[in-house]
Amino acid sequence: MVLRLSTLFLRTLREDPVDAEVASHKLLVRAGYIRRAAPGIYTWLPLGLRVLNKVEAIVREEMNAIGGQEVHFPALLPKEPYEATNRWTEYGEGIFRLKDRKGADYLLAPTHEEMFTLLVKDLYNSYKDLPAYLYQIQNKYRDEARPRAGLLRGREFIMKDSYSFDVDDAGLDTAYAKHREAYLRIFARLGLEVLPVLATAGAMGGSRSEEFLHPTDIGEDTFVRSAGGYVANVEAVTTVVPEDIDPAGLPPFEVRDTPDTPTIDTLVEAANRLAPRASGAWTAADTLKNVVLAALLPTGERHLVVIGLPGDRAVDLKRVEANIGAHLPVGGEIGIEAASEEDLRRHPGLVKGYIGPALGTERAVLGAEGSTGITYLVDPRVVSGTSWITGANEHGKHVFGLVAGRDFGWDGTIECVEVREGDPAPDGSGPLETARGIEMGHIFQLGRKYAAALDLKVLDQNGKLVTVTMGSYGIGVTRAVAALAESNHDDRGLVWPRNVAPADVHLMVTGKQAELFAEAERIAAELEARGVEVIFDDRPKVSAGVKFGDAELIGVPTIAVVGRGLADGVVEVKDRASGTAENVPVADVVEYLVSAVRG
RNA sequence: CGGGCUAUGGCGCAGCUUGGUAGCGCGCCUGACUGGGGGUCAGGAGGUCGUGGGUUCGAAUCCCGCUAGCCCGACCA
Repeated sequence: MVLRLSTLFLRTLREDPVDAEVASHKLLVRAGYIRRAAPGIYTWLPLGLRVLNKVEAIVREEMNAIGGQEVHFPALLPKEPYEATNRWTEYGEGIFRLKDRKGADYLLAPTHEEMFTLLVKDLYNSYKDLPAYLYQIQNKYRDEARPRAGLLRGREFIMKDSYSFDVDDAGLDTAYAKHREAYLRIFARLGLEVLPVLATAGAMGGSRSEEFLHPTDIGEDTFVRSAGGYVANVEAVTTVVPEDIDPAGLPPFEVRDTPDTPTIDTLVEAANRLAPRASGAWTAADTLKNVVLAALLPTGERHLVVIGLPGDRAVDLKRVEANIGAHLPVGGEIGIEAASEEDLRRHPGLVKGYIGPALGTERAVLGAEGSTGITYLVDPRVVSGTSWITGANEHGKHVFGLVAGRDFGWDGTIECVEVREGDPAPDGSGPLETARGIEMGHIFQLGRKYAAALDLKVLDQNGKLVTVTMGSYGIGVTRAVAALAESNHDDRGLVWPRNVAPADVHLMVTGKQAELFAEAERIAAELEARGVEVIFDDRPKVSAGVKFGDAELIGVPTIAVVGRGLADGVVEVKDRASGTAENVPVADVVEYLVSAVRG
């Protein structure tokens, strides 16, 4: 295959597009791989499509290798399956909805769990049919509130999604392990560094979930790792819980006037001024901050949750959302947001800025008159016997020396605090550092959630109906192209790994003599005959500088230059990544390039 | 949804403060020169200045509304 630049549908840009922020987006547009069609929606040009196809081919091969069978669903779907699992509602504004001429509701699929489940239900009904691994490589549509960074977060994107169907948990474990291995092979072949990190299964249920994160500063996901090898998504990190302390001998609590101290900073300042401590200055870590949140239940109800945590820590709403399910057993997804003024008005016992547990009871009650209908959860660091400065439920007053378990109680503990650099890893492997990454893939054990909701059952060996257990496994294919561009570029342009480059060799002619073009034509034809994919810059009136610039921008791994060296019988062969160049005798150049490509 | 910014030819921008009928660079077309790092010269094509209204003799420019986009945050299998 030879792509001639004289006719290739391509226009490279000298300047960065103004709406692009990250390198991959700028370069993919500048080098003529993609064009923006609408916010978060991109058109693939010939070069981009070639890269995309190569990524897809690798994914396909590895999925087939573990017994995956490719299918293809429509992107345009009726709403009914999504109503059965409640996602027609749960997805909210996140999905593109439309109506047909009769007024029936349709959607552009944001994900296909329902359709896969129904397809298996449609065709299979015996344990003998299982396990089954089905996958597709297909467009997904999500009406993201804020698409960003080009291909990295689009509103239309391509995902490889697969689903495993098994009769029992052991089968699911096997399917999960196979997918995990396949994913590691896929990313290795793509030349994309990924870390499998522990993720929360969250409201999806299921016992196990890992994300494959590609570490990069422009990533949208924060994860933590320790020198000892612990890696986890921040939502999944667990706190190292201190030992309980025997409260015997601790002095009783004491209420003090602390005027104008509605924030932790002002409180710490006042505490050191009004009640200095012999053993050292009070710090924010000595205070117990009570943050009021509102949980949005699937029923539409709004339930208040107060979280007590050390004052030097901040609540991470994502972590709350991921872990709240255990404390509010309502089933379904629970949304979490900061409480509104209206929420506080409905609970006058909660005095803003001075909220604390009801004093002197071990029960989990809050506020001046004691709470009703509020769930009080605390950070795991708040163990029995710890002593705190916290709000006294009266404007301008705080209580000092309030001892957990002795003077106040709580409904439960929750992992909810923002993980900080330097916090200990839960497995004792050292202090955590935070890093950013792009989620390239996510695998999880769905269990029976969808099968139950859609009534997917098969007959087992005993002739009994059993609900099938499922796994779900995704790879962001278009996102992989963006991540590859992001991690493989320099200040001159893209530098594709060999396995995904749009071509094997970028052959160019510099000069105008007919012999140069004739020789380059010969080389191009021979390379084609040997199965090498060639981008051939045969443009007759383009200066050498432009050709070099375009070659480096486009980023094919090997660049061959037929030019002034030809008089000495050599062709220059450059390595795009290292920049090293070598003069190869004309007679050997085809063989040289073939082995470089297959190398 | 909150905060900030922007909207002028295919792309990147100036012009707006102080109203007078649109300009620059890149790209594109023609020709000549040049020919290993985005070269030079000459001549061209291409714009209802996001949109609706208002002020004015006259609006890209001033005023009001709307829409869209970008960035940060919230949100997001």
